[in-house]
Amino acid sequence: MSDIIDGIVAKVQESTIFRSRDYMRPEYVPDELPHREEQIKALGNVLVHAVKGEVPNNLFIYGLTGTGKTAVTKFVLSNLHKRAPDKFSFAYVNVRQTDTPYRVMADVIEFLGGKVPFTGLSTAELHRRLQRALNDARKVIILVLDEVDALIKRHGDELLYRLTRINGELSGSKVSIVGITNDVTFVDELDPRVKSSLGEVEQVFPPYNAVELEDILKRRAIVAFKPGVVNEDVIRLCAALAAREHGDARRALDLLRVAGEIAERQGKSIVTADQVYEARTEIERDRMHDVIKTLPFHSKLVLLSIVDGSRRERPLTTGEVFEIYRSLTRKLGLESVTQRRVSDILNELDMLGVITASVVNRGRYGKTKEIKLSIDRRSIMEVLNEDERLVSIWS
DNA sequence: CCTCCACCGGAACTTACGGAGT
DNA sequence: ACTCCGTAAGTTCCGGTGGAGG
Repeated sequence: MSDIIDGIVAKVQESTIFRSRDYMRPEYVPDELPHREEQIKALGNVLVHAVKGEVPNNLFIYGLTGTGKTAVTKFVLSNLHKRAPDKFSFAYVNVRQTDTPYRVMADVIEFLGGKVPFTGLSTAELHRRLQRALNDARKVIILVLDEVDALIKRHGDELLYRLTRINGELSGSKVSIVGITNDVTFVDELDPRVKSSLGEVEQVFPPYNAVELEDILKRRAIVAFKPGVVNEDVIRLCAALAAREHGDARRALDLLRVAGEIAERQGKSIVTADQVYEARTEIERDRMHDVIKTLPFHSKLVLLSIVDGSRRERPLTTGEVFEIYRSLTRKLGLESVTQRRVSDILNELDMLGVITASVVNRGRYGKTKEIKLSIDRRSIMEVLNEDERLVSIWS
């Protein structure tokens, strides 16, 4: 039995493709960040003050996804921290994953070594504990809030406002905030007081161009892949594909890594353009698979309704989707949600890229959404069939 | 030019739940 | 034992709206 495992382990160890796959993973922060020298310098200039135990200005960082915002911030902070570990510390919170004020505060407290229940406390109580934890740290604390826009959109800027003012309530420590966002327009929605205090210094991260992406990939490929496995053309292709999507470096790295994995599975010894193209579709397919699989039950039902209804070539309307959805729930003997809710679910599915919904005015025939699937019907059904609650419909 | 359809979408409220504090 | 809290999902209520057809 264990010889099967032995075989698998051996296969991994004698990979013909990768020297060390870790260098290609998105969380990996390299020792050098090419083409971001200017940004490193700018962030460094602002944040150095922490090394002397002074509070740096609050900082605001804009840039599209995969332009190195997170990597540069972490890079600068951890390097500064190495120089003066006792003068300051920093907490990094990704606000997309922990997208409520409660969780954000909880995360920061945990970062400072405190313990806090998953739920149950009032936000006021949590705020008090946060203050205490910060105060007890007795140093400068830099708070990195990655993707703050997600928090503000859902819960307003109250937390941000309180955080920017928290220094007034602390005696032992000083806090400075680094806000990162990839939505440039969101700043306008902020309370002017928050805006002015958070935006003491601003830094823009422009997208990488194809040449820069190519250089980044090349440097990574050298350490991640075995010699001769990827050639320049393959790298150039990955760079070009990613450059087309607003110069997203993470995307470029993913493409190359997955292409490598595909080549490995196919038992090839080199990566070619074919694998890069396959990687592109595989990445998209995996993303969709996860998205659909983790959908709430009624969202799945709505999606199923759309799949069913889109059999006739002609975009569906909200009302039609709702009708089909109703008949499905009746067949299953379940309660159905309201049309209002279905309307929201449709918006959610649109955001996730599963469908395209556009509002149309049909004059006398009202205003509605026209709904179309944006991905293949079969692949949706494959995922939906994994949910056993839906099985009884096919009869 | 006005009407009125078939929804859109904001906002406040409800319910069930897991958990804390006292 | 009892009260209070935040979250997630959903409901109720309701004002808004672009343009085809009269």
